[in-house]
Amino acid sequence: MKVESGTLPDSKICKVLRTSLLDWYGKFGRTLPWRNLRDPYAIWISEIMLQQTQVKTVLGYYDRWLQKFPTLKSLAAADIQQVLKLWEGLGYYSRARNIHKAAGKIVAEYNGKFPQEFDRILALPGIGRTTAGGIISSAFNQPFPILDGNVKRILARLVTLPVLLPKANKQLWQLSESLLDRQHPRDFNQALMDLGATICTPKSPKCDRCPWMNHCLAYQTGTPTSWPMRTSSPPRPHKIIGVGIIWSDRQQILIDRRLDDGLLGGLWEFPGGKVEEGETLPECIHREIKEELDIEVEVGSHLITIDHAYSHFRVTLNVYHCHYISGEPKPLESQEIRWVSLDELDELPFPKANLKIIEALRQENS
DNA sequence: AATTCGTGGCG
DNA sequence: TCGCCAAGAAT
Repeated sequence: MKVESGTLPDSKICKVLRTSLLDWYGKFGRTLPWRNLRDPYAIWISEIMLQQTQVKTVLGYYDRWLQKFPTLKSLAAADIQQVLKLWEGLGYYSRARNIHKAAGKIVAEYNGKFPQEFDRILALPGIGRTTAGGIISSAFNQPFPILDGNVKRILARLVTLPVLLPKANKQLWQLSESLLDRQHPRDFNQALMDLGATICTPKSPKCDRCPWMNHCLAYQTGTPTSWPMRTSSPPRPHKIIGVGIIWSDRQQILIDRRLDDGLLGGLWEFPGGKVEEGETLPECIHREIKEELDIEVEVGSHLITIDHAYSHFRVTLNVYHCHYISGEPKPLESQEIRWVSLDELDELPFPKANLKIIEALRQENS
């Protein structure tokens, strides 16, 4: 039989694929904390944490979250700072802000009961088509497809999809939907993701253990990792940043809370900014602190230098101690400022790179 | 439609 | 050391 690249096998083969995948899942599927749950709230939290984040990373956060916020109402009643503290280090902090917003919406509009209709789930902040499909199939066993990174890779390989990834989404959704086992949507979707995470991996797929080996066109080419087809990403710019630890006479430190929108939104940080052309680091820090807080400081000794990579740029943080001189500090470019002791830093959410600064402060202080 | 959003692990 | 990429969504 001749098989065309980019198209699904006939319905008979599709049935074989469903059966073999579900059979494989029964034997080799992963045991995960959220897998046997049916509480849509708990499943929702897992789906959001797992966006662009590996299972291994999520495991450390998930149980802690459910312990702190066991119910949707407890979450809705919580302070956003408390929520962000629990999310600290997990990244993509808009996820945490959206979870909190969505919880408030569910309480206000649905009396605290998580909605069971696809369109209502999709309308919640932070939930797109894939997450909505994951929640509704997992919690309610309703037949909606998913299309995460795993499924894109599996399906693109299965049919050797001859389209670059950003443009292939429409076809991939169609493939995921037509392949879905409508009698077992929950297990089928979970099985797809397990297959992608453990067998059909990005770099060295274990094709000899794949239930779909005999039907996979990419396997037959001998170079399955050629799919999905991607465009190379542009190089990430590197920014040099000056950061000030502003000490008061009472051994307190001045910190600011970032605006809710944008990078690291809502988190606390030590003030600072980008070094300009022909400027020394102390000059940069002095200028940035004047611009951001409208105060005068004296820049002192170097504390630590930290290299950190974000998703689309890299930074080097050059951190210096500073001594507060004069002026009433104002949150000119942040939403809040606060003088805190070293111990009080632990109660507030900081970005990962700033946690390294705090660690250095502790070592120097002890 | 193309960007912007964190962090960790891996080859 | 560096680029890739992970249970994507919002704008």
